[in-house]
Amino acid sequence: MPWKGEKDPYKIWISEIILQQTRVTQGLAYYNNFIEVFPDLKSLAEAPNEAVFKAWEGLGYYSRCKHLLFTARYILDDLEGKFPETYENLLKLKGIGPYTAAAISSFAYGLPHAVVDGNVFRVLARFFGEAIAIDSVKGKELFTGLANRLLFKEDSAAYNQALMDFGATICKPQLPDCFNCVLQQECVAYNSGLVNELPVKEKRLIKRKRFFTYFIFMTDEGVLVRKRIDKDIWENLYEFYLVESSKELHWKQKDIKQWLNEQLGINDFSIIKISDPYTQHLTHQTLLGRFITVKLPIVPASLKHFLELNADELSLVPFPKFINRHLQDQSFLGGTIEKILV
DNA sequence: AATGCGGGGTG
DNA sequence: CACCCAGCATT
Repeated sequence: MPWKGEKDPYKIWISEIILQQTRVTQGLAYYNNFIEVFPDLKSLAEAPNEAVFKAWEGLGYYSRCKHLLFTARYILDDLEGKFPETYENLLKLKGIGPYTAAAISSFAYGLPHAVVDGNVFRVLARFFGEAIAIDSVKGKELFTGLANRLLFKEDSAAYNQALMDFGATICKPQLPDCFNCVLQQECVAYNSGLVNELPVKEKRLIKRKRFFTYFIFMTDEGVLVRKRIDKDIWENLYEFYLVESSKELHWKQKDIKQWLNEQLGINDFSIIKISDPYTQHLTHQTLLGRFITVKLPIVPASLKHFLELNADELSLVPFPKFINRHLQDQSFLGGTIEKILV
């Protein structure tokens, strides 16, 4: 991996933010592209918001990107472009918590701070047969203390890297490779048959369903979009005109006509297409929705606050996967939008 | 302490 | 389908 052995705190930082709750295999391509487009702190800090979010598009957890950009500008403007060099000062930065502060501390500066990520929780919980919940305050304290006592301080970078690699390749969440594990003899979980019971989590995930109908309003000039700014999923990403409902809606021609008339004052339109349903699973929600493409002769007053983007401009703004999947299906991107518009 | 934030891989 | 991933901010 390109970040292994890396000493540049900027690059370490980028890699660690990308890898938060994200598999190495998923984050790798984003990291390489990100470093190519924004090779140093200054280039990131001075980049336009949309360019940075575009580089993050599809990766998820977009607040990471927001905080990354905020922190880049903060370091450049208020810290004279100098990256903090202690755990405590790193921890003060937006988007950097205990894990990332420890990671940058050890990888970039060789400081004696143990990383405690999902891998470390799992390895320690199994090896010591510790059943305290890893998502409780007590559990986090216990494992963080344990990890720091175990830390090989003479080379914290190698130790931290090794423990995470071990968790990712041998002591995996499912089907761990205990047969080939060098710690098998001393592993409490293995010797008591509790490998599959550890680590313990106490919180259960509750998923709610949301129903989206997107109206893709097209004019001769382009497509109407807006930026999502609410404290909700996909903050800072773009979308079309959205109708959200508490249950699935089965739009008929009549319903569409009525909605456009009553809600938006639109009477002159033509319905191009009603898509098949799309679903997407997020951490706490399941999304179900359709896209209704509508051609308008003019932009109505009720939609004046939307941006009217042509195909080129459309490719520059970040969309959630849910929308991009449909755009791909429709070949909106890549120049064919003109055909649809004609 | 509890909640919510994406998207993808795995079994 | 359930679970998890080089976590964190917000309330």
